[in-house]
Amino acid sequence: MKTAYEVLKENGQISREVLAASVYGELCELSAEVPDGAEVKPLTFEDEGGKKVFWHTSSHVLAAAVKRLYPDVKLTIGPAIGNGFYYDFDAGDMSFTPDMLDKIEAEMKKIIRDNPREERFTLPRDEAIKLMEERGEPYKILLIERVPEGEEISFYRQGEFIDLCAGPHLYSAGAIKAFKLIQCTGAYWEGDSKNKMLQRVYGVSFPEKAMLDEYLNRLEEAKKRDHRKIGREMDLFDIYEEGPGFPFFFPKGMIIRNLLEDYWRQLHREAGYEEIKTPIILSRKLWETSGHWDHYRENMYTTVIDDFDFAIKPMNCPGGLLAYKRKLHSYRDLPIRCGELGLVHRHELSGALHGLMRVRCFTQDDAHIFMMPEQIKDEIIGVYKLIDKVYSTFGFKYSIELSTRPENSIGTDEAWEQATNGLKGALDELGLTYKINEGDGAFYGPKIDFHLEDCIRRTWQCGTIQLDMNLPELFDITYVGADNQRHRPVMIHRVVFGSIERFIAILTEHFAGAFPLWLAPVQVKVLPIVDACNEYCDSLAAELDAAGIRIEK
RNA sequence: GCUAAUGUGGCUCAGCCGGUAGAGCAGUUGAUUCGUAAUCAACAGGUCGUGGGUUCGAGUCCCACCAUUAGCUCCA
Repeated sequence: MKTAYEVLKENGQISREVLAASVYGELCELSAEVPDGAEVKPLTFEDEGGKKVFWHTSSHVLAAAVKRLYPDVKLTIGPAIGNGFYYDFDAGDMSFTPDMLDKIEAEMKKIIRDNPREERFTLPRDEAIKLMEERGEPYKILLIERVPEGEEISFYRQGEFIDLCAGPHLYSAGAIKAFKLIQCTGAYWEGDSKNKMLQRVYGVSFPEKAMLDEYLNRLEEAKKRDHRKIGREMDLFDIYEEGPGFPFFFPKGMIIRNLLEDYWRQLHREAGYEEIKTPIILSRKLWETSGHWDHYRENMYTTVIDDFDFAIKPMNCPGGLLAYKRKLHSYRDLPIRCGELGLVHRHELSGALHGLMRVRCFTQDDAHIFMMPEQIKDEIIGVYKLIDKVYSTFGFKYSIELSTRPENSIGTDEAWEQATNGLKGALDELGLTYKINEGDGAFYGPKIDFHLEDCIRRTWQCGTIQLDMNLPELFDITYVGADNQRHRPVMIHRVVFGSIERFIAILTEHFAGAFPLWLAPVQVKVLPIVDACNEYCDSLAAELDAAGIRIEK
């Protein structure tokens, strides 16, 4: 057996840039032994796998530095992520603060200067646990206990530092030529808010100093197109202390907003939608029927009117269902596509608020489609095409996720299975790639989510298509079939923009405030150079204004 | 909600070890009409997030609350 390094060397594929290898598509380190004749590919920082290994080793350097400075801190996990790495520590009652990062960075530099090897070794379960007991790492013991029977339990030694880790890693830490600890923050153990909050340190690292500079530069540039900043500067919208999470839209922001709505209405008219408007406040009884009172209560604002409980709607669907029920429907009328630009209010946690991206009141470009079961696939395909058309119009890239039944949900297993398969079937027929999010669906049905990227590559959920076989049941809605009998329709909830507010935020960042002409609040600005031009400029402005051009003088 | 940081005129920020606020831009007025982001001058604008406390005295120190920012959780 040869190591990956030896194979690559024989093939003349080794250079200083090579960080790791891929063997039959599996990520492995250069020192790993590979089967004879195996196909070995070199990985550099340009490859996803190379980055991952690079950042993973960086996280070990971070952890080693923290252990040197704060020996009582307990190790948990420290993976590579999309743009860097982090390591979570249990620091007891101590909280990491930004000024500690400088000290940790300095210690990391020392470690990297020593260029320690990343040495892999494996241990049987009992010895592995013993080692971690000796080193006082209770979280690692927990992790060891979870390693399935028969699987190797591997460790990496880096100087005096030893960590339970599946790897792979760089040959040695000296390859890390530039790094920066970005921030420290709290993060829950296992990502569960019921668990203890750990101390997380985020960092990035690169094989060249210039790459770090470029990265930091990009972050600075991204800050400049933050929609909160541009929104204030361009006088589009803002949020005040008096209304946390409740945004104000100013005249120029309203121009964009109204144009988006005009565009939306036109598109939906063409796609066979009709439009309604349902009340913002509705009786508690309605929310009890829909299940929201039981499943969504903490997020709802409530009020009392004439001694009766009411709630401000967090979703439009119950109103939409009442509207459907106002009369008898024939199978000939289906599908009914009923849109509503509905203003909803949700009590989001204060720490979750984020400009227009995450607010406590927003307008969903909602629509409910009522149909016969055999129409499901075509309708979903139709909605997908609508969403794709809108996103392409603005030049957005998006990713798709399918979310399945959550724990706290209503409805029968059969209904959920049928609905989930309906969504899956449509996605597969469209030949789309998507990620499955187990247990992430709405409480009344599974959903397909569309995620758009913002300027610093955070993704935001915008469009969603949710198939619902539960609310039609709870509201006992029907249609009259060809057999003259009552049947239960199936319902789709869907949004394209998602929320007008969030969509405007993403547009603002996407275009850095330079909106396409048709959306620009000011399309033409008339600037007189000298007073002699004033009169002409006035008449020119009047002419443009009369032609429906949005001008400013 | 949790962890950390921040909160000074419309905006961006300065204000050292506590002695009672400063700049640039924006605004107003006047002058300038000069070729590609802000010419000159004057004026106006702040109970320093809120409420307590320490002190002879607090923007500066302490406490509580509110809001914001980053991340976690959650989500359109």
